[in-house]
Amino acid sequence: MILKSMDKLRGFREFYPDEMRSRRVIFDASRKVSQLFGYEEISFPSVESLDLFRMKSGEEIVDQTYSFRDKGGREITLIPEATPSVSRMLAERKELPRPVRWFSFEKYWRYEEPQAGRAREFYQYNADLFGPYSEMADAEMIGLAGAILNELSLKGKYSFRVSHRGFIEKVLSKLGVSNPAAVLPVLDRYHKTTLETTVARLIETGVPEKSIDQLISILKEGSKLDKIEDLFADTGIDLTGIEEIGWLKRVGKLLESYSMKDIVFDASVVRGFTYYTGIVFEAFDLKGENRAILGGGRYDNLLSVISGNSIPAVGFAMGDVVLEIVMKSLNTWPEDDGAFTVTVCFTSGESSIYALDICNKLRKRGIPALISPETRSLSTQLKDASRHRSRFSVIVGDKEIAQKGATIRDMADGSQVTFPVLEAIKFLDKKRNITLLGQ
RNA sequence: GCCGGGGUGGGGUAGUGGAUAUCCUUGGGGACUGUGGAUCCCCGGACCCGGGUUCAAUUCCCGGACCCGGCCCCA
Repeated sequence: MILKSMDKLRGFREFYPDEMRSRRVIFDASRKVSQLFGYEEISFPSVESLDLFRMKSGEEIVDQTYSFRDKGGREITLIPEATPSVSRMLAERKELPRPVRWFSFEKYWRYEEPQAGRAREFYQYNADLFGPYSEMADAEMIGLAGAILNELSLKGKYSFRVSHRGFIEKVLSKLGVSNPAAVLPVLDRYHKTTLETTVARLIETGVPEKSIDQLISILKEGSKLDKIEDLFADTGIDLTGIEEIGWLKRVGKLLESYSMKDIVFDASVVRGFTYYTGIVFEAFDLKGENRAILGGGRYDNLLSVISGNSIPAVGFAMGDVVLEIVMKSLNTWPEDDGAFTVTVCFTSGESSIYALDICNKLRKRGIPALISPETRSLSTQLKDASRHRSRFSVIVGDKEIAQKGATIRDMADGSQVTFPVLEAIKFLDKKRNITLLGQ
């Protein structure tokens, strides 16, 4: 019985070796693709001054962070997201040649009620591109996100939904809204609430009644990114002077080169962060059963808030919690059997040194090798080898010592061959390489 | 912060207002002193916590924490 005080905290997870192996596959896939795109990995503190997050959000965020006072009375918090930290890192190194391409895979914390797709501590992949203010940059970021999902065996199983903060705000202005920022959260909730509620809240937030139908029809339909004008044509909303529409169409065009064709314009994609200024995007599983797998956008003003130095930026983040749910539901969550290992078994206390010597030779050769730390029956050692899923066992005893050899047992079929020690090691090395290539 | 549901060994379960709490599995050991996965044997391990009702609570009632899901919020 475990003491109550030893229970892990609510909303926190722990990962045993098999679970950690699966997660490692996710990390590695993300790293691999990031590097293909020229992104370099960074890391930063897990604890920061609460002010770093107040700067861009507001006081209500305090309730949603793991924040507290340290022994010096400072208000600090476990970081809930990457962007402020990454932005500061960039601001601190003004000499860095741009564009700067960075990614990270860190832990984050949010003090919320745990539920499906949400934990209080989670891993989140984050990528940012600093410097360029261009459609190419936006497309690269979405393209990178898509390439990572593809690498995770999700190709054809997700959809991207895109919107644009500046665009939406201008459209809202055309519709007679005086404070577009107040309307954004209502758009965000469109798919999660009833039409009546949405209409009521739109009126509440200052959308003129005569414009409600136009706005709803845009929210309802959505469109392919290149057909976005058609969507508005039916509504009678005049798009002249809104240059962002060209931007969105060009991003859509560029994404074709990334083999991403069916990008959807969706006015309900808002993203909660207030710092987004341009394009915003999210990726969902095709059934739309889950929260967004990833999300991001352009934030051109955040750097000037932090450093006083204006640098355009676009980025996105992908948490491991929703990703795991989506991948498991699509049977693409990696379930491997672990690494190739060899267990060295010995038949007596006298042969243990001989066995240990072989074990260490294997390790020097780069072959993961285990040996029983206790003198136990061969039967038990083989049982352990089997349970630890060793692909081969090496068995040594008086017979092998006499001929300076080692017996190799294939754990899959029980076949055995005795080689001279060096030959045995070479044999296992070859088998290991075949296994590695087979993966 | 709010709402709904849930709880018996590590996992899965049976059962009960009263006696040594059932079974499977997992774990440890052995039968098997040079051969794993089978079989058999032995061992370890549980009624979430607190209060109430009662002669007696794992069982009924209340509260709390926790787990699952939803709301709020979502950075």
